[in-house]
Amino acid sequence: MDSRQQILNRSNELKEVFLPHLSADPVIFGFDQNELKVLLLKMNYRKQWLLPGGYVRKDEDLDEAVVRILKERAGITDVYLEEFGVFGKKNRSEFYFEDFDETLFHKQRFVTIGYYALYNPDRFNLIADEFSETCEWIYLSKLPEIVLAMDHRDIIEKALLTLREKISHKPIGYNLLPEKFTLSELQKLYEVILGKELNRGNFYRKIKNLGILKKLDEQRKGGAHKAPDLYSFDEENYLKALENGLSSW
Amino acid sequence: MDSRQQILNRSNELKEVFLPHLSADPVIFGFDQNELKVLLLKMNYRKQWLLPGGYVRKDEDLDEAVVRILKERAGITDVYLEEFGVFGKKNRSEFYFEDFDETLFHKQRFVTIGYYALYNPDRFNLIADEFSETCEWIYLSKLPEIVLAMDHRDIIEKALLTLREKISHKPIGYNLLPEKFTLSELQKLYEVILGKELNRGNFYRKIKNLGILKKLDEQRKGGAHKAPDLYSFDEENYLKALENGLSSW
DNA sequence: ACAAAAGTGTTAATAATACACCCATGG
DNA sequence: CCATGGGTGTATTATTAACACTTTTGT
Repeated sequence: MDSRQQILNRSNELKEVFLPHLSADPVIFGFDQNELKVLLLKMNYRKQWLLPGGYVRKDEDLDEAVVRILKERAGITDVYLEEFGVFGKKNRSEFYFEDFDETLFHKQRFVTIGYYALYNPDRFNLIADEFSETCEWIYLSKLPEIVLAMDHRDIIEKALLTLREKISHKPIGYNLLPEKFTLSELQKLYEVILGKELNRGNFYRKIKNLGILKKLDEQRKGGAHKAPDLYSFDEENYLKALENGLSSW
Repeated sequence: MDSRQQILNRSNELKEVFLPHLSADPVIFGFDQNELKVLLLKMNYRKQWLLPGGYVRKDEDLDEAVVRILKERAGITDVYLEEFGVFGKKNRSEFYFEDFDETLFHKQRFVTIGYYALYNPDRFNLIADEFSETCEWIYLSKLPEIVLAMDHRDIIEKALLTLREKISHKPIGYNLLPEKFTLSELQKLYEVILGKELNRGNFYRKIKNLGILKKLDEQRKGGAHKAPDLYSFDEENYLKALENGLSSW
């Protein structure tokens, strides 16, 4: 079955189950190789990259929809999610399905709600769903090279801006780093998100004083130099810090 | 024509013109009597208070819709507007139109986009539209006494929280104060939004150093005491400060 | 005269920033 | 030995906060 036929078949089913005109697009950030990356799908149809978005069932809350979409399209669960913007230009998806007729579910006008999510890529294997050719992490530095569908580039940019503002007030990292990590990995994450270098000594003291880290009895072996200590987040204090907010960075 | 019949008549017209399932609700803040207030309508139907929300035309951007809604329902134009949240619980409006049948446009499930707006109440006369009995500014302190429809109380609360966070990073007041105002009026506004008292001397220096005020060659006459100087915002610097953000308050 | 307003000085506490040094250790 | 990491000291600068005093001026 070609991708065009596949989409046509799905359309009527979608009309039954989902609200028209409304979609949700999660921007899922990961951290790897000292760089931020975003989870994107390449649809069979059109070969453009897309956020792993989806629609809202008539019988579910919007919140529930995003969680479900994330699970269905990327196999992701238990993730920190936050709404960061609404994208409602009337022609934002005008051209994408232009070679279908107006009755296609997908071709409606959609207002989409943007959510950002932080996720540690180590924790799952990427499996593209039936409509997608691949599901891949794309480094932010590679984004300019790929073709993103509709306004998804704008959505990603706004998500990144929101993430940057967020990290100045709330701790981040719980979902972006592996369970065990070193201090310099954490620092790199902050530097990459904030887009500037931080002083190591000051970072060390500040993060320590937050009390959100637990020092483990292990080191990361195998490097060329002294084995760095491993840390993990102290869940309880981390959540407390999320509520109260931090001083600025 | 009673209010029930009025709603029924409107329903089919609405289905033609507007997107289903999607609405926008502006929370319009005003400042008066040293207190914040919110613009609300009391619908003829049901006599509950509502935000002056509306629907999104099939042929307009979401942004345009909010501007139009504000104008149609409250006669407000040229206002600072910002999206602050999406409210999408599946049953959020379940009971409001319960004595109509399912074909009524209004009775659909709606996901609503919340916007907050700041507006100087001096600048217009309130005129309730044809569906509303009254259109009034309600002081925040009076909110607990009135009956708000659906989840509109939650929406207002979230708007207020967002406003409070915003004022710590961006200047506010341009649209909330009359064109000419005194420093103590501005300070009162900040105090009311932040919910705490500020030191006068420090406030004076800080606001001066921001350079967003122009001191006018006038005083406010007529008070019982020394006539306070009048200020207005320096539009250019005000906008600059909006972009760059401030230090915290 | 009084009370509100404008403007300034001062100080203490705290936070942010930048550097520099020490030690430890794996290879 | 040396590069990296861990840990600490310290000086500088800004920012916030609290308070107090002066001067101005409308009624």
